[in-house]
Amino acid sequence: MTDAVLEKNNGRKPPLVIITGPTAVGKSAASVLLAKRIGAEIISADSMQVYRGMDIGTAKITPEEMAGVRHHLIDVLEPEEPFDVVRFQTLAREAIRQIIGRGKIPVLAGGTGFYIQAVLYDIDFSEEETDHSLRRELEETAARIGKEAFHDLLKEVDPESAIAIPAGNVKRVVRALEYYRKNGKPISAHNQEQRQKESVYNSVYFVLTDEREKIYARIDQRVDEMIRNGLPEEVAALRERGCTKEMISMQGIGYRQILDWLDGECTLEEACERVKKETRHFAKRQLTWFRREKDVIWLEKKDFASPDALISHMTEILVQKGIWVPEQA
RNA sequence: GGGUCGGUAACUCCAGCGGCGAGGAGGGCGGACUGUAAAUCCGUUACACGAGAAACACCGAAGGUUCGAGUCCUUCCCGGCCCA
Repeated sequence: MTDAVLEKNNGRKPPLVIITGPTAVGKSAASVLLAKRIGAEIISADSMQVYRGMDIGTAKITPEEMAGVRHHLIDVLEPEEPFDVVRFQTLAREAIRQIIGRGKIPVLAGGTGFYIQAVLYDIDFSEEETDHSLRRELEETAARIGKEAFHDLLKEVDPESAIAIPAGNVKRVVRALEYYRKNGKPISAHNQEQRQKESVYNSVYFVLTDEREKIYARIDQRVDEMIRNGLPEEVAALRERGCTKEMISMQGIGYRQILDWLDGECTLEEACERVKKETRHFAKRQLTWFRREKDVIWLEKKDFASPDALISHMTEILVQKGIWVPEQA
């Protein structure tokens, strides 16, 4: 896909605008405003908004809010289906190709940093599809022999990863072992290679943020609204149609906790408090992720008097970068 | 006024048989992350002192018992509940 895109751009790197930030800062609104200004289409970089029927809990953008801007990768899967970075990367690449083919600028907007990274750096996840049987087998082994012993298995084949991944993090130990079994080489070496990569795009990486207290206050308020606006009903419907906690979609914050309530494991108030708390933790993890990313442009909400001022500032940067040329009046 | 239960490292809640320079959980803060990422995991959380057979601080406060007290006793202060 890169080749085709390069051709369209006369050999120059294709443009890509990224808008991200912690949950509830106002990414969606900003991305729509920017998209309208520069004639862009939006690709959602969100691991949960891909699922149909999960609208309230994911704070999914509504058709009205899209304001005529075309959005991609929203409502493309059923909640029963698994989803992961590789699938996202494939779909996002295709969307980018199409958008550029239409002569528009792709805007990758959403809060899943890992997904953004996979697209921006065109990370190679190589090999075949997920081998669920191997993964399950490894998970069972871990459960049987214990975290420490399981971690020792990794130490034998990939000592470097064993140092980097704590024994407690079984999920990542599983993946490291899985990689080794499949490819015969340590994942640490592979990651090392991938880390050297340069972005394949002429990109701008915006991180919209705000003061911590404001973000937290907004989260609390938004969760209350979700409950009022029917999140319990939304989750109940998903549960009725057979969704269980084991599904990736049900790992979403708001869904797990309400599911617990529906199963009688806690009160609605407790579930609600946990949703708020875990969303705050999530926001903090997102910020940690973005701080680590190279070449990001931080946009502090308090530095802008209005949404319009923010968008103008962003477009200025796009012009400087040669991503967007304002039309002559 | 009487009774009763409680006041713990300092943001919150709680553990703590007379050997505690006091533990846990939550929250907060920081970090990791390359096929589950809204996942998963790690660290840290009073001030001062300072690595020494050596001390300041230390469980509401003050006394007492004891070789030794967060732990037992007395009084006081504060809070909850019950009775008047």
